[in-house]
Amino acid sequence: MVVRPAATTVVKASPPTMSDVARKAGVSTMTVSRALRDGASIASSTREKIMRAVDELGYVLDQSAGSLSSKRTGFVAALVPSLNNSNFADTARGLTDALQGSGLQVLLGYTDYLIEKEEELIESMLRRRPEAIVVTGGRHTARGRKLLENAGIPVIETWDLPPRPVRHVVGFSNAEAAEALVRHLHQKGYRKIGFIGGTSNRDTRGADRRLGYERAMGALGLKDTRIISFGTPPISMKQGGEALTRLLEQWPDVEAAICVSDLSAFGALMECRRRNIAVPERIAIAGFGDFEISSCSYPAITTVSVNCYDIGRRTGELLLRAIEGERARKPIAGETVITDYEVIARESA
Amino acid sequence: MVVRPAATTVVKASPPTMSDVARKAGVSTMTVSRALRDGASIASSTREKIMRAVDELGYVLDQSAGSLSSKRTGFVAALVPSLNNSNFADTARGLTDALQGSGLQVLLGYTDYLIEKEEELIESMLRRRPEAIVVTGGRHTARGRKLLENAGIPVIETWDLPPRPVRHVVGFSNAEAAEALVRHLHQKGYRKIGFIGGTSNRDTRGADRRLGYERAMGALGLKDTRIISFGTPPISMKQGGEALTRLLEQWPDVEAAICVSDLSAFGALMECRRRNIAVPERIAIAGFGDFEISSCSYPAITTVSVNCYDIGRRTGELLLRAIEGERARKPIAGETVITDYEVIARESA
DNA sequence: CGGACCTTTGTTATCGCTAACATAGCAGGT
DNA sequence: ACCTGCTATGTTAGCGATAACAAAGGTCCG
Repeated sequence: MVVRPAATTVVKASPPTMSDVARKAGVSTMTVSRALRDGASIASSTREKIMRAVDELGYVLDQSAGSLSSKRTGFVAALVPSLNNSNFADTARGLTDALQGSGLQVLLGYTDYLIEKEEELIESMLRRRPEAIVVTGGRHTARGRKLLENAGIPVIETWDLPPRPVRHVVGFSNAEAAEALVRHLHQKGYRKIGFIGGTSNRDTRGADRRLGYERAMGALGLKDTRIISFGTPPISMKQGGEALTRLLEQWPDVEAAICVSDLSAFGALMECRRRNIAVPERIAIAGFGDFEISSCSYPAITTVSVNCYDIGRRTGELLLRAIEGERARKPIAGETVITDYEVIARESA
Repeated sequence: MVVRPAATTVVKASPPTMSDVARKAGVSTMTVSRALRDGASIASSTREKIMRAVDELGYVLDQSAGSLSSKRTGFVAALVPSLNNSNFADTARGLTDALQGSGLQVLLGYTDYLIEKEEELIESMLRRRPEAIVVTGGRHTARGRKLLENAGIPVIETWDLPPRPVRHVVGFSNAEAAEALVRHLHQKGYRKIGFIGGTSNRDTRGADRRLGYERAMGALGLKDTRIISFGTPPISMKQGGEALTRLLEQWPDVEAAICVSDLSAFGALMECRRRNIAVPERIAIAGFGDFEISSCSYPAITTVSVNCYDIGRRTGELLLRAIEGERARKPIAGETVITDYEVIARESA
């Protein structure tokens, strides 16, 4: 066994801790802790001394230790169906932006449009003790819902207007938005309007849009609905193209197609170009979501803009207030923020 | 002061802890801890008893406390330039998928293509004590690089082949991939080939692709390079369209345009359709990244497929081995995994 | 010049869990 | 009956930070 001289630098395997910094700077750990946060009362000379020690040691604060003690993890959990080619990436971005500078960090999870996977994720997220949790949609498994209700933290459901919200909501009615789109087409003179969407109800928002389509058609006295269900949600561009082919085969008289998303609308549009079907003369095409592709494609695609980024941003703002309320032990009341949507008429319909 | 009867249920403000479960099940906290992990030796009758107590109390394990004690946070930090409309969303997805079932969770951060923001994020991520960190690209600020080097955890740089890697690498040479694309166009008979990209070097991979374009042109004896730099990276569809207009104005004789990404290529293509410029007869267009849009648009866009998802998946696999190595105190040697790319010839070039 | 009051720093006691070791109980071989 | 070796559980001591309180030293005022 080697005898080590007392006050000498010893090789440390593990990264430096706050005590190491404190010893080096000749202060207590509490003073180091204060120096590393702002707002604490500390002499500037002491702070400088500590910062020097921090730099020399390459010390990095260990938040997991800090949050155990302070009971603030600085996490916010957010569950989205997917981030690939989807509106939710914009929402996640808006949420992240809104939380900039608040010291909160977003923990993202993908549910793949499955509420069973959502349930699993809710549980694993709660183990991280987030200070709030954001979910997409208002449909959950029974146990998922219970977990949310008992989590003891603010819960925000987004992208929908659930009939019985867990607590807070930031969203809009997908059904109403689809209705508005149907009315727009009707106003433009289209009567034989079809709908293209995925096969299952896995994508709740897609199902709501189809519902809105059916409702609006009924309200306008157009009782012949023409619905093509094709592909597992989220329905891709390519699937949108195939669905259009089927729509035309099944109802050759169809005058317009509403697609569950802009991506499938784009696929449908390209299929038309490929087959030399004039859009909107022979068939009009409309999408949903106002993806960049819709404004940029030729012809540009008529769609419903839903302010994805804004949903995220406003979720973040609500969440900050809600967390503030929890911290001050004055929980805020459940709020429902309804975001705008807007039919954007372009060349395709 | 109210005297509370001893063994009676008392209203608890804070969520139940492991001790509460232990008391209820009549065991020690250690036994509860073991019951909640798999692989530990525990009698099934005891486990059931504990699980019942867990359910009744609605107990959720507190991982932040656990990781302080076990020194395993179960986090992996991943920094990507952006997730919106980008290849990186696929990479993030591949990474997440590869980590499924390993108990590791991805902590995502957006750098906005800025190495200064990356530096900031590296620091805030390290505070969470991730078990590994994944970054995009090989260019970092001096301090960012130092933080990575001293982090004491596996570091993986992706999407590039840095000349002097920090440790592990999973990527490909963007320059070479662009060269391959130039050669493809050359082989098809195109000689007056232009390049469309963003203005700054902010997007390192974009800059590399331009470099590859220049190198390949030189090697083929085509010394007249035609480069349009327009828009802050990442360059959008719309900007791709505008850039194409400029390209045609500045060099009316241009025969083909290579775009820094498929998104700008698509914008360029749509601009052509809008202006009735035949693609590829009058001008050929090629992109980069093999986004879904390229295979689906009409005409379909010639591009370089770079296996984005695979980069993420293989990063995840390497990372699991690296973390295993750290845990067993046998760090693995630095590895460089070179992923494939492939020129995909379609209709536009 | 003494006390009120502020600023700056230190002390102590957790936070909720798990590693490491200790121990009890039991089976099986001799 | 004794020892070996296993499984199932408990005990003790932290992990690295922060909350809450305590205390030291200075300023200011009547």
